[in-house]
Amino acid sequence: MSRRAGILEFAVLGLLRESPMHGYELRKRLNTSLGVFRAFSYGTLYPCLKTLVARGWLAEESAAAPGEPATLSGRRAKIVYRLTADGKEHFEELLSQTGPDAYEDEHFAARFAFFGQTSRDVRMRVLEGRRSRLEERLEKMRASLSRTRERLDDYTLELQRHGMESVEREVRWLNELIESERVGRDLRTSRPGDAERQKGAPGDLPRPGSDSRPDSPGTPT
Amino acid sequence: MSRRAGILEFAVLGLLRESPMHGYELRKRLNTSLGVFRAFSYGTLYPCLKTLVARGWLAEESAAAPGEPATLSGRRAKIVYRLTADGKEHFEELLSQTGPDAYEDEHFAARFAFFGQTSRDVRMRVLEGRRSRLEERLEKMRASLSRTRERLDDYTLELQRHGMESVEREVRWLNELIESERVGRDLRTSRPGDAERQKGAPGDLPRPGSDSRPDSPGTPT
DNA sequence: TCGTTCATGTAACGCGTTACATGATTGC
DNA sequence: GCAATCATGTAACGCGTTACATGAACGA
Repeated sequence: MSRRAGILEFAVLGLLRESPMHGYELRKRLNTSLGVFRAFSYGTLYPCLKTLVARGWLAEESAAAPGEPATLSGRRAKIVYRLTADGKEHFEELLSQTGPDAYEDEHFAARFAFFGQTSRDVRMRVLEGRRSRLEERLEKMRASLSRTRERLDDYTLELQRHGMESVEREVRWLNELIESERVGRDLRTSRPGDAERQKGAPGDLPRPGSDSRPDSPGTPT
Repeated sequence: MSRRAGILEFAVLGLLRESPMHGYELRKRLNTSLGVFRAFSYGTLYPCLKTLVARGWLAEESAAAPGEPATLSGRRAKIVYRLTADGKEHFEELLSQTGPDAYEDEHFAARFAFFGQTSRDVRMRVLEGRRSRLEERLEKMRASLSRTRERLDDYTLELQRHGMESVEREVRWLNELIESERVGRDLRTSRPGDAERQKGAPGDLPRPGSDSRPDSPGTPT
């Protein structure tokens, strides 16, 4: 139990849950669409896929011409990975876990990216956990800053100030998200066949945005 | 020549240049004062110190009672590390290097933390290099966003938007810093005895609205 | 046909952590 | 005298990268 998930494993399961894919495409999704926040190389991804297959969470399927088992002929076929029932169950379990790990920078970003498939109470717990994690951080920074204030040069100080402001900014962002969740907007979108929810409802994303400008993706934290 | 510095090595040399220290204290400085942006464990630090000694950049000195070589008796003494002349020279060389590595998240933060001992032209190059690195990043984010806009759910989109805003804020921060450097304020302070600079001057430290990463950032692409 | 992108993998290595093991010093 | 913190280290492992190796599909 609680198998020490790992961001890659988590993200792979999450992406494959949406639709089967082969490794190459998976990596692109990981690094662009989803993971502006994280880059993985093939040397990491492929071995990972293998172990997930070995554990029964993924199944490999050849994408060769129909009727061609592909493994039989000399041709090397694309391998399409699909989430098994076990894999789905496992991912669901991972989604529901809210241990302290989930509040770390990159882990949090990965969790957030799959909020569309996460229940509201778990979302709340993750957001609040993240927030208190950051608040602890701020505490420590403030303490350390007042302890050492006079001994640091201006550049070091500026660096610390800047870092602290970043954290504060993320806290404000979380506050808004938490408030949105609390108010009631449940915007688990994406799952195909879920599109019927009327879209004119007052209160889409906290960012009235989505439309603000045709350019705004980014890196978390 | 260009020995693949490594953040830890760099920071250790930089801190020891200010004053000799033993490992334990060094680690604290690394993780609090200096490194809100990075935490190192002893398992990393001590072996590193050894290799730096082996290369002749650091010298070990026992802090035992005077007259007591400490290594001779059974007592285990504190080991105080001091930068050698070679080490100083080496650090100076590292400081002056402005290769592409220096613009990566954590590497950049480490460089910035030692700006107090860096010449103005190098500071400029590092700041500008960092900025263009971030601008490339923004380019990619925008491209990827407009390519995939319709296929992402709101949470993923929000994550990207937030990340991008963070990068944009850091760019603004850098703009202000660069402008300050250009205008001429040379604020390599710190070393005691520099406190007299009047503080009302129009244009002290830029108080930019900023953002960046205090630690464990998303290191994309 | 030739270069680019798609596609899959492996081996060696880098950098760092955790957990463990040990002992000295300080303050109550 | 006992706990907390200071202080130093090692071994095993985790997680990821780079560089290498291979080959198919596609478009100009």
